[in-house]
Amino acid sequence: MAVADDELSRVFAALADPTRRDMVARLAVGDATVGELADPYDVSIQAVSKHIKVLAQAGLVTQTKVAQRRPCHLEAEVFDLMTKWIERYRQQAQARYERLDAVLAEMQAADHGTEHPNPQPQQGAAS
Amino acid sequence: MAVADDELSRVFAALADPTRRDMVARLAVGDATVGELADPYDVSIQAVSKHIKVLAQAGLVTQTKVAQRRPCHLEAEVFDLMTKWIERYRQQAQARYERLDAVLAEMQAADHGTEHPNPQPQQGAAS
DNA sequence: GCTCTGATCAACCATCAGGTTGACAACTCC
DNA sequence: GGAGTTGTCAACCTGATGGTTGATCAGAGC
Repeated sequence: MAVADDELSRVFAALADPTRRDMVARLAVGDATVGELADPYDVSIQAVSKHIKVLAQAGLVTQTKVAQRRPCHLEAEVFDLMTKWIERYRQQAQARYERLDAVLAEMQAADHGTEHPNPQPQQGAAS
Repeated sequence: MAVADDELSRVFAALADPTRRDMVARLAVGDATVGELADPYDVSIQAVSKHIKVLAQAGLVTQTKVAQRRPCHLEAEVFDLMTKWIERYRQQAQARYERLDAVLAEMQAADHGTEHPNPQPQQGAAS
């Protein structure tokens, strides 16, 4: 069913889990090994390893190899991908609200003159 | 298993699905009924209804009641929740990189004087 | 009143996600 | 070389998710 096919989906999905968000918060402070990351949680280290894999596949985390350790490093650039997506639609919505406000104001002004009884609530007509 | 218990989790999870992100994009342009939202996709209207429910539970969308229609409206404020979370850790990571750069520079400068052979790669020590 | 439309609810099915345990690989240290 | 440490892989279980179809509800319009 091609779920989470693109990077954005993987990033959002990765951060949808509170444990993984928590790990990101931990990694923002500094790099950490799998064991260090697993420590605060009472789940198996295998589960944590899986979480890291998810974060890595989302591009949020990279792992290096130091002896038998696998220090994890936060790749903050991927955040930009999300921020851009969010900002795009936030601004679009914002602009629409402003346009709607203008239309409403205009309608109100017009109503004072013409008094037409059935004002169309123009939905989806703002393309 | 308490998956997606807090709002942030619900928002991220909601946007992890490409179809739902698409719907958000559509709603940023203007309000739309369930049928209008369902039109571009070849899934049943019930499936779309479910998607909208997920978006609504995440607080991304509100539905009003106009006759038998249920126009959907994008609530852009919830985006701020995500943006705040992201920015927090992005900046934290950023600051850490800068600090790390400073440390590295310092170490390099020190190496020129002392020439110690095994420089510790201080990880997780930046709390 | 009856029918058509728009949308949701309920039951069901297949897949995915997060967890577990057990095995094993890679590396260090004695 | 053998034991201990660190982490991953594989198989498995369970609950959530996304999809379907059928039934139903709420209004509009004849």
